[in-house]
Amino acid sequence: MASATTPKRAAKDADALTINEAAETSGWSARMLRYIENAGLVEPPRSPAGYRLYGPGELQRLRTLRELLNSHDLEISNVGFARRLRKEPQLGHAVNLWLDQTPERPAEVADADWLSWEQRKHKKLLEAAA
Amino acid sequence: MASATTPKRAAKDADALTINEAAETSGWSARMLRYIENAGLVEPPRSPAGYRLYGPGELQRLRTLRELLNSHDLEISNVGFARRLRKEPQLGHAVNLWLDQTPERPAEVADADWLSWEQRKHKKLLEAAA
DNA sequence: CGAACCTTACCACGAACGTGTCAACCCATG
DNA sequence: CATGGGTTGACACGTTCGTGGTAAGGTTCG
Repeated sequence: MASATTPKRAAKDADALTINEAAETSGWSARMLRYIENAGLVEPPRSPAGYRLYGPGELQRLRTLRELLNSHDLEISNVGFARRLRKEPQLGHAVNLWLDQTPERPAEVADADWLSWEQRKHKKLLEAAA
Repeated sequence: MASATTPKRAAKDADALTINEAAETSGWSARMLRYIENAGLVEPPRSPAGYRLYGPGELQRLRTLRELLNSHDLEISNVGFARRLRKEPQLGHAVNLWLDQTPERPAEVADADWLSWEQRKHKKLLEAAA
């Protein structure tokens, strides 16, 4: 009763697609899926033989990634960098400090207390580190 | 008693250097200073004739920018992007949401409570926006 | 006025990014 | 075991980034 309807790849991981299937349903090319993977953005688990297994979570992230990129004007490497900023707190911290040092050109300050918030973060961090 | 010791550019803005002078004292080439400017990282005011005027503040930021870049492994465009993340809260927010959606690979979680902190930020933001 | 310096606008050029494609080799399954 | 698909690695190609250079034209000032 194990092998029946599904021709390829029987009930192995239930809803896990291989790279080409994931490519079709996500809109990215297989090539891009591999590229996105080594950019660290979507890293699917592997089957024992080394096949990439895209589950619902991965597929979701692939779709939202696409939206994210073309709704704002981003590139994959940008998201990769944003990720790096989060994984390396010291980096994010250093960058934010430098940016704080730059007098904001009196443009339209949208969300008033955002900046001051970010800045308080540094103070806290410094005190904690000292 | 106005014109005396200083040969070029008399006591105009006191301590404001022209681009080549700034280049020498900052270590960047004049070309790069222009590049950095239209990357939005250091934008010196202009004389009425359109000459860039680098004051102590700009010079400081140019030096620290250099340190920032080669201490961590950054490029100018990266800092430019970080800047964009701050100036466009909606963008920064969208990116952070997407990253939150990515299950952090159980690597070495350095500063334990950093991530959770960043995530609380979103919650607060969402609640505030709702 | 003329020399020295600034400005913008290009051309160049190697490195990296975003993609495609092809080769060589491993897996799964009828 | 043969065929279809997966895997990595490499070549290719158009773009953008980081730099340098050079040309054409304003400024400053001796």
